[in-house]
Amino acid sequence: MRTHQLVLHWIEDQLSAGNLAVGGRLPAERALAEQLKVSRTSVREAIRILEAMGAVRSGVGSGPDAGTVVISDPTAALGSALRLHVATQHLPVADIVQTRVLLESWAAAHARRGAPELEEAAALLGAMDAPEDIPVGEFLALDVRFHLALANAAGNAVVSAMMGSLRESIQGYAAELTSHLPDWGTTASRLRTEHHAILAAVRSGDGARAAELVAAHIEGFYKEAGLGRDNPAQPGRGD
Amino acid sequence: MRTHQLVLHWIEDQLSAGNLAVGGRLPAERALAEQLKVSRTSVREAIRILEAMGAVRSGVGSGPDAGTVVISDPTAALGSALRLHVATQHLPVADIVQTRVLLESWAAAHARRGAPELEEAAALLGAMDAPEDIPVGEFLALDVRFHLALANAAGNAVVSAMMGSLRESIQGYAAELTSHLPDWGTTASRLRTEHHAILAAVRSGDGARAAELVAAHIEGFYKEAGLGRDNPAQPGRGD
DNA sequence: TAGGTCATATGGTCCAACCACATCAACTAC
DNA sequence: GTAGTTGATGTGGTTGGACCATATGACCTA
Repeated sequence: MRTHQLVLHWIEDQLSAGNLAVGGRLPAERALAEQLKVSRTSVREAIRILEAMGAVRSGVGSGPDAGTVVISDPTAALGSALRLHVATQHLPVADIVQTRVLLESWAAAHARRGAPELEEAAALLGAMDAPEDIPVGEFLALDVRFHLALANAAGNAVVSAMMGSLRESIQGYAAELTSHLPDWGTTASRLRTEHHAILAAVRSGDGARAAELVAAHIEGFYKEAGLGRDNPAQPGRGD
Repeated sequence: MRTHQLVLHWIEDQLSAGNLAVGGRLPAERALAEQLKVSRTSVREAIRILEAMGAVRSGVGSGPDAGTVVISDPTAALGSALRLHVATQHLPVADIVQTRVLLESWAAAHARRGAPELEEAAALLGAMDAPEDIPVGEFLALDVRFHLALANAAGNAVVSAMMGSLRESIQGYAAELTSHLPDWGTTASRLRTEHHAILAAVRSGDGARAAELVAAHIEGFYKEAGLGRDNPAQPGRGD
């Protein structure tokens, strides 16, 4: 067993045993190294891995933001991992989109009608509607938050994390796609209308219709933008 | 920007640009450190992160297995990340199971009838049937492979990777659950029957029925074993 | 020709030192 | 007494160098 894995297991055991919880602090690197009888280098390698997985956050200096504290950001971990494997071209973008459709339509179908996240989603739609000449980047940022809020309304943390990571992993790709659109204004207008229809379906408790609308919404965007035009990925069935 | 992130970005850029592909080799740690004008420590931290994400594999010595070569194992990355966050108790096991049901029933519904993976799945069922007193551990290992083969038959790499990682993240949990079963022999027999029914439905092209059977299969197992008995997670709807 | 031996290159580990940063306590000037 | 300055302390961030374990291949030697 390599040394940094020993440290990794020790920390994971502390988490599982409850000796370490979100918000808690790891011992200082030097102290932990001495405690586990390993070098500080190995401790740091383990911490870096945990950091990449969204399990800890490190800060220099003193005070509340300093030291290595336990957090829990599964989306970050999944997102960077997916992005990396998309870069190796072993995860086709079309498969990412297809999976996103699958997860998001499920979430729309199972969103709880009274979920507070739906209020947030409505507010986001309002922000997207108000100014007519909202910048593209800002529109897309609000769009991301709307879709995440919708997913969160289903109350499944794993689905939410996976959805966010899928979105994150192809964020750069999606941004480039928008530049290929023939007429952004028309597209944005259509997206707005579809958003309202989706939210209305969810709020009326018509899960099946909400799922259909979400699937059509996502697939329509990527189809219009030309998914796979200059990418080895083949368009998926998406259903 | 921290030094190891610089290395990380450099490598990711090489992957995206196609200068580095699966099977290719990274420069030696010392050479890469000199090339990027950073310390070997920082290079190693970056490589460790990539290793944890299933993007590279490192080996000592000389020859084909030595050095740092690019691989692509998204399942490893997602699996360890999920396992870690399950340990922090921010991802309820019930949500994991629910998500697995969601993905796996989709895969069953969309499996291609002529997919070669179905032949593999059939062979695995044969192995599970043959000896009457197959050890529990071996049965479960075959079970894992059967479900993965089924998922692969749908042809979506992302769904396959996520399914595998979900399974992996709660492997320890599932293993413990089996020990809570009142009568393993009866359960195993039922699982066998259900497996055959699932595969038959897929092969006959009845995707909807296959999806239903898979959902009932997974939910039934966890329900029988007592999901959430001594866990903060609440049983999910699973549909 | 067969066998052993050494050079070489790889990653794995450790150590010691230094830097950058943020807080807090002690001190000083007013 | 208060306000500002200064230094001590503890944190992660980075570096260079040293040494080890391993695996291969070239080179000797019997």
